[in-house]
Amino acid sequence: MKYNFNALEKKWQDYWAKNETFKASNESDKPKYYVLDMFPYPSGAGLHVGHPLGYIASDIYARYKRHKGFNVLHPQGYDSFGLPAEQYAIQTGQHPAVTTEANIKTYRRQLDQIGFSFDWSREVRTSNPDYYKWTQWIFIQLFESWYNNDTHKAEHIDALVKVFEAEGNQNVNAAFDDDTEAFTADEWNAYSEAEKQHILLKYRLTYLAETEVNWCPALGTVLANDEIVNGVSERGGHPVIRKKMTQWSMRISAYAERLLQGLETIDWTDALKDIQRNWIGKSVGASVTFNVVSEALEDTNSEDTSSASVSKHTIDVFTTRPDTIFGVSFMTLAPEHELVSQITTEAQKAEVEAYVEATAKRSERDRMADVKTISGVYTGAYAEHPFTKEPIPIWIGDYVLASYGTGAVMAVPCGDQRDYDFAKHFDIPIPNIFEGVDISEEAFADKDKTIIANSDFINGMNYKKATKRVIYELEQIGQGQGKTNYRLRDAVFSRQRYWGEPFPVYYKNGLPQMISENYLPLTLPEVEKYLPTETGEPPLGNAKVWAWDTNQCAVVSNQLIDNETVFPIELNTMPGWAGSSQYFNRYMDPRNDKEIFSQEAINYWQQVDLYIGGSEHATGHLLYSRFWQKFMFDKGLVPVDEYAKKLINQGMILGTSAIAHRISGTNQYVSNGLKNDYSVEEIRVDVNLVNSSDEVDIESLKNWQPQFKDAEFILEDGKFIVGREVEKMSKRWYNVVNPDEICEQYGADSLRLYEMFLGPLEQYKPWNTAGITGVHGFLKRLWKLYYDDNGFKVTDTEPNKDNLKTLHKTIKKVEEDIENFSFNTSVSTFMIAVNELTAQKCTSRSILESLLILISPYAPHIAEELWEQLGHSTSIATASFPMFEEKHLVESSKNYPISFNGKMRFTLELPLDMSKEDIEKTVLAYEKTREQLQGRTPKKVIVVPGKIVNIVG
RNA sequence: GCUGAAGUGGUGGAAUUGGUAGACACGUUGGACUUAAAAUCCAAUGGCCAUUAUGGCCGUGCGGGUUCAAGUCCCGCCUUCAGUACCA
Repeated sequence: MKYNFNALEKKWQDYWAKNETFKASNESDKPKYYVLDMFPYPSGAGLHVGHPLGYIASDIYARYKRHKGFNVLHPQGYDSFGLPAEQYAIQTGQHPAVTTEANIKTYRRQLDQIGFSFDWSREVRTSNPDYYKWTQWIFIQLFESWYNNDTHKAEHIDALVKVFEAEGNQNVNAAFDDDTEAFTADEWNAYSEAEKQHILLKYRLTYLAETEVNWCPALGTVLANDEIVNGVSERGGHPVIRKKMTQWSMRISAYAERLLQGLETIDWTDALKDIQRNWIGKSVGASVTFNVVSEALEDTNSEDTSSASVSKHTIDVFTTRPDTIFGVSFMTLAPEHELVSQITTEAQKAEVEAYVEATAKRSERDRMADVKTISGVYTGAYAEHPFTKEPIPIWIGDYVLASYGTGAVMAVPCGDQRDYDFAKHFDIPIPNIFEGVDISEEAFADKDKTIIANSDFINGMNYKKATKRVIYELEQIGQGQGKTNYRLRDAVFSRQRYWGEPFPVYYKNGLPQMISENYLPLTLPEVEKYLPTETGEPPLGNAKVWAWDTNQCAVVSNQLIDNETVFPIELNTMPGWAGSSQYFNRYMDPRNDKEIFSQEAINYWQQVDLYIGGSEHATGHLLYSRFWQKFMFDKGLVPVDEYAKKLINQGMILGTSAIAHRISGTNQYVSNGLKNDYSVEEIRVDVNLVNSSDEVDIESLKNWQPQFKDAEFILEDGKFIVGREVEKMSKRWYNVVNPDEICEQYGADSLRLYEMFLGPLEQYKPWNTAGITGVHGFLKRLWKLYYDDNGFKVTDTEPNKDNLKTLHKTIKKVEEDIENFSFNTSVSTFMIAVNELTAQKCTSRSILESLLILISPYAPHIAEELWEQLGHSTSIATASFPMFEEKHLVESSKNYPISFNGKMRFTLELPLDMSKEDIEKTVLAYEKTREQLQGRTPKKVIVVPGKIVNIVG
């Protein structure tokens, strides 16, 4: 009987679906294990061979855990809101829901043919109303919460209102907007409802605020920082500009410290944790307040500055080096700093305004590309040093970023290279406050070697002591305190798109109101077109029925808006990461329409034990979802505040592009070996036209694209050879390999094995279809172990020693490999095992049964088929992983006594199959080596036939 | 610049705590089977030298070091990839 992989794979996929083999129960006597993949965005292009890599790895692990006796949850779903479907809708008028549905069908078919053990009964789609109902619900919970920095958790906004009513906001230690003004209880109680709501917005965990955002004109939407790469949009590569807009934001910055601390408790790769740490960007230092004394200077002589009356303006700066405060010789404000216009003197006004305008025009990208040019301008204003009361000139410069810290710095040119360069360039004095350090060439920034000098009360102190003392003294005069600053910004949550979750929000007198949870989901309305409206409103502005009737508690026509009972609804939708921030918990109880998930379900599954996905989500999904989880934890909805115990980032499978060389200005193509003789340009051709020797079939190339129809080809040795380039697998490089064809030609088991065999899971590696014959051949040889020309040949004979040795060393290796996620080496181990058992002519049932279980996570279809042939009536998925027994391995060596000087000293452990001659040689070799030991007694001697390899001890 | 990861045959990649470097596979070459092809099977395959069998030398990016023993540990470089980028 032949190994007919197409038929048997179909058979078992149908069997698994029909019998719901992989359906997970929310209760079990077995221990639980939750294996999760990052769910895919169902794009129109379908899957290529790179996509399933992580899914295959997680599937192997999930299947392995089932063999090990765990109740495994291994779900899958779709992140089905997103920009491509919307852009397709704009072009074609097709409703995104329709294209998304079609794409999902393709994805499902492609996933099914690979034989994953997903529990499809738990499928979720972020664009389904019964799913995004709960995304909206979490949004409301965030709106109803504020972050208490004293208790370090989110609390209900009503508790904050109670505090305000009793004692105002003076003693509240909350994460809130900096510009919030202080008020007393009496003031609060006297505020109108609208005023109160305005103030509460500054405390809520999701809030509406005018923020400077990254606006992408080409996409007509706002982008989060992580959606911008090198100053252009991640999707499409369009330019991005800064723009002020009223937007919903998420107060993720409140969780900065906990997001940082939480990394210590989870088993994620160091690389990924590092990316998140950098992104959060914690720095410890102090905030210092400088009083501006500009007006006084403008009208009087500079000698009077020390006694001049202090202006009402102050400038707060953040510094990580308070110890260098006596080295301050100027201050620099970001051009966008709000005080710039107020403190600039008449004399400097024109120059400053010109500079501010010039900077505003430069795009982020220009500013980034141009780091070396030093530019700035003097404001004419002075601030006063908090301790020496000396005047300090205030400059503006674009090396100071408005978006970090306070947008202002105290410049210490002797201790910071940027300040140093700025001072040199504008001829500002550079006082030296370091003992025994030469600063004539560059600044001295080595904290650890710092000894402070010329600095009043901190002279002779090191960095640590001086810092502590300066902060203390600043506190004494009320001009500063210790402060920790984070780079992490609040996340903008509004998108001017159609195909996303609607906000459960309507506006009453311009103030946002939540639609009660009882009326969720607020479903996405139909629109005639998916572009922004003529008045520049988001696409939802095109909806005819999109107003909230507070009497009916329902969506009604926006013609009826009367601002008394019928109100406009938010026109923005939520960003892509909204739906993906809660899906992992929803899988635990996905059909629950009463709660986001039941407490029984969440308490049973707790958290994801193993999460596999790409590291490109490090500063996006993987950060935002941790934030939501912590919030949910504060609300008592989830039992743990980190949702993924272990995370593995699978590497990308790259394409191997084929490059034909066209002679410039002609329609002649030259074979790769001859390209240096001409001036050529590189044209990428479809990799499917190229064979394993890089030779192109010219006839199919001519039929592939019209430009090749009449082309001439200059051959070498009668062949046309292309060059190769490894790059990202993408349609535009014509290097996409489709898994459908691989499954058709070699089978899903071959695909699964080969993807693992390609190399370590985490690594980036090129796809090369030619190599798949190796694993495919292995599967055929495996088949032959059970079948020969006469049919099934397994017998009940007792396994011999060699059989057992082969089996047990395979068990040991495969178990270790899976636990360490080195799936590539177990494929090799299988090959060796099958070769050995073939050579041993092993037909023993017990050996072959155990072998099948070992292989089944990797190649489940062939394993099921042979398992059935062995007489089992249930799926191999329920079989127990074979037990490893050491005894089958150790009997391979024997101890030989070694003696010299007539005395027996110790033994040599030698392989059993060593010949007498080799033993003699070995002992002789040992005697020789012994001389090098100079009398020491070795603990262990490592030998190979005829040789002492090494002596340990 | 900073942070992280990695450099091993023609290629993808193996090598427990330092212990036979190159497993396994692709590719290549030769052979068997076949009218032929495909498929399958067998053999060889790091480099150099020697060759009648045995062998010898060199080899894990570069230069040093520790050790009986280094791909692995230590010091100093080089290169590549990824993340980040005037973060005060």
